[in-house]
Amino acid sequence: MMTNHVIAQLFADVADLLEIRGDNIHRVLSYRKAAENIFAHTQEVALLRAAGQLTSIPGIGQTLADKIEEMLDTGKLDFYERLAAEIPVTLLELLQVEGLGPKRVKQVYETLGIKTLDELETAAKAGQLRDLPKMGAKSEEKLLKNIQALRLRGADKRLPLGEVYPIAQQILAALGGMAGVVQTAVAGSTRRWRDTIGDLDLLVALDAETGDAAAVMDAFCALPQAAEVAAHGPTKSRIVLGNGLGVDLRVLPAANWGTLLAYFTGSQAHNIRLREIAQKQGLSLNEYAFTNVATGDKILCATEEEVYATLGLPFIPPVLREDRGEIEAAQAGQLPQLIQQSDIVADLHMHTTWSDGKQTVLEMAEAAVARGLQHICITDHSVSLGIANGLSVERLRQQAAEIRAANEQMAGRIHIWHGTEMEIKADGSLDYPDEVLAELDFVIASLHVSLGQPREQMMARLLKAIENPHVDMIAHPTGRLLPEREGADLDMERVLEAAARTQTILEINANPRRLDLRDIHVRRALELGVKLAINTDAHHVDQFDLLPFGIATAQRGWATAENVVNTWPLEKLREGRP
DNA sequence: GCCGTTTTCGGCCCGACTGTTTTCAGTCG
Repeated sequence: MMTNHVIAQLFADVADLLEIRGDNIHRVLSYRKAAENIFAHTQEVALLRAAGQLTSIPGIGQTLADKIEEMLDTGKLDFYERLAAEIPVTLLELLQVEGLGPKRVKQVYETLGIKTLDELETAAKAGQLRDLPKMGAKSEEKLLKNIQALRLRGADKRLPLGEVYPIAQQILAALGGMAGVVQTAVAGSTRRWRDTIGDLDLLVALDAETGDAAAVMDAFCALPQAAEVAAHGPTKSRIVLGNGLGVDLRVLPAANWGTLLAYFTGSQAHNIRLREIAQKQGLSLNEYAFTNVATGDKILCATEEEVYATLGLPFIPPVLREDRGEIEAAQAGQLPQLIQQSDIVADLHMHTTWSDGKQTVLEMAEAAVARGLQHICITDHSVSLGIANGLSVERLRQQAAEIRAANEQMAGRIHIWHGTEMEIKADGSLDYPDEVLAELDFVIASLHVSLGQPREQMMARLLKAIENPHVDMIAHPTGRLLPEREGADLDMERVLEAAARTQTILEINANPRRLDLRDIHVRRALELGVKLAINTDAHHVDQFDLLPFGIATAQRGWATAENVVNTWPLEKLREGRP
């Protein structure tokens, strides 16, 4: 199946093979950039091909468009096959070793005939690498250690955002209290609220008089969380935590804060675009300042707003900085009015002690009031999900009575809807009959079991639920669990089309283990006119506070308040119910 | 290999740190 994912991976492998071969670096980067853009593209390229629009994807010219067509038609790429015949593809796994790049891989292959990780490890242990040019005993030892780390943790393992965020706060708190530190911030993909994080980037701004960069660096490298110090310099250091997370710290004077923050928030692709714009104005841009190329004059920016203003752009929120059209939108004055947490008045997916939640209906309602919500929907699991104490029809009707009573008690403070999170069973049937669903205020259908079925079987299950007139919303559509479970193999374009046609709401589940729909599917859903919900799926009152992860995911998909039903007041949602 | 209000050729973002060197290549972000 030639999905975007498969095509992108093939182009990425071609880029690596070309780089090992020593091809022109810009040709290499073209393949790599194309891979990234295809991976992030909201539509399947197979559809674009049918419309003759492959070259509308940034970074895809005629040559790569032809190669994509070849892959779609034949299921393979002749260029890749020929490269693979020339260079062992097992060399690609060597690139996964930290500190081992294309030049060194080429070198050990050509001089020692090393093709695999095992052979590299054996050679390192035998002391065969230290005599190579620009190598020594120290590099050999480091390489050996990094090979073992790779075996232990696997390649480029990314951690869920929800796991990284508290770590960032903890480290910043430790550094923020030091003398001469005027500002700290998390940057990188964490600040852009990506769903998973490779490395954590942290920044510290120093007072020009009292700041002591060396002291901050020493403190950072001496943190108890640091399992290893990978680099320790005057402005930049890197530690590795026990869980394998790399943490980079940059320290600069406060006068450079704007350019520093912009630079390390990225994304890299967004930064390159900013630099190109600067160049056209006769400026160069780095993390320290703008420099007038002609005169050498510096323009310092203490805030990011000044950075964008210097480029003639409005401020672009970090969540949009992926080079996915935000620069063009900013230039045209058409950045979206992104949804904010303050727009949210409802949460439509949560559990109570009736199934696998930890609190009662009233406790959930009180916690929702405390967070400013105007209405909530109780959606406990349905009967077939025995492990979660799913409700029989009889218990569901008992729960209806309890919610009626709770509404009387909470009158004027919050409204409580009665709903369900109903299983879409493995055989494709729904867990409650239509006449029971008709008794409820709001019906969620969900996939939890048999997520590994073949695509057509999964699609049949999901489409049947979407087509059911009683089903209002599909929760966490793919069922993925970060970082380990991929989620069901779905044809998202068909899912989104069906949801748009039937006006079935699709959920952005705010739990950082899910963030499902993910950002690019949110974007495509909006293009197709699908209504979205952002829900916490809270099983405990504390989990209401996971909402910011869902908001950020919606923002990354360019969602505005109107796109999200949780911003709708009670009456509008009642009327808007399909 | 892509791309263009310096447009079909000749560019292509910029800097820190390490380990090996005696001025820099390789890697990374």
